[in-house]
Amino acid sequence: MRETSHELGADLQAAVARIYSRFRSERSDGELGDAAVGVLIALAKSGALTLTELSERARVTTGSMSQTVNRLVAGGYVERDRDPADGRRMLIGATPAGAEIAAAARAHRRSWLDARLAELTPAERATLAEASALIRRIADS
Amino acid sequence: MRETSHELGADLQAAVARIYSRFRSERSDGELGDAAVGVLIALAKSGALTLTELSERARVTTGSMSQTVNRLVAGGYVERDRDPADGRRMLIGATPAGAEIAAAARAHRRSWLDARLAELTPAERATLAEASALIRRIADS
DNA sequence: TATTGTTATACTCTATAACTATA
DNA sequence: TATAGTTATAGAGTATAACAATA
Repeated sequence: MRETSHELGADLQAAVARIYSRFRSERSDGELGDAAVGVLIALAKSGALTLTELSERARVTTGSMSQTVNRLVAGGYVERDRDPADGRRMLIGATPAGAEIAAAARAHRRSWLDARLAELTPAERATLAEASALIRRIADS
Repeated sequence: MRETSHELGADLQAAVARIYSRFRSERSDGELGDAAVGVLIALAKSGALTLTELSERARVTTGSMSQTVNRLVAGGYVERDRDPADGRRMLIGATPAGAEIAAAARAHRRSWLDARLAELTPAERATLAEASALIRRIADS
């Protein structure tokens, strides 16, 4: 198949939208939503981050992120601390409860997907691994 | 590379989340949101659909879809007509204005992605084409 | 002045539950 | 009774604009 579809953009977008919708419907009905769990996962990976850093990673405005952090603080999942080196900055860090939620959410979110991937052939999994890297590259370009 | 990453599930999910977030930030700020445009695109592909069909395709409840259709009706983008064959069913169809929005939204949503895909090698595009089909299969399984 | 962050307001999207109408 | 759809209510997520504090 040397000739790839001229509809690749449409196909890829449709596939992404479809599986993303599936992720949403498969997710556990915990007390926290997508954006809030995304913050906890970012903090688990990188340690404490400023509000601006969090908003850039999620590609939302600082106003939006500040409100997501408000919800997390209210639930006791993160703490805000003023940066001693720059009084304008707030460092947002996960509490033990928040770190626990992040680990559990990552495991649960992937259980459905991992089961599906196990049904594929090794070659198919290799294709998806290469595609994941390509998609990341495109998304971050 | 016979050994694919044991983190494939995490990698794939992260890649999908990342590009989906990018789609969102690249989308035009039209008057209609994602769900509403999704309905118009479904109607453009399939013609008039019932509320239940629309809600199943979007994987949302009929209550949610009814409200999305309300917004589309208010804007003049779709019409509700009672199914003559079954008085319980409503057939939702796009108006000319709705069909126009669907076509424009599809083209615009893809313009950023198509530009990125054009920068890839043919082999990379082939990988993404195969991966798209695999992702669709997983999402619909 | 520029940067960082917060809040008020408003909108989209979604779910649940109670409801009506038709089969 | 079962199916199809609507509405009321509530909550997450987001954006914009106005604002305060710090650099």
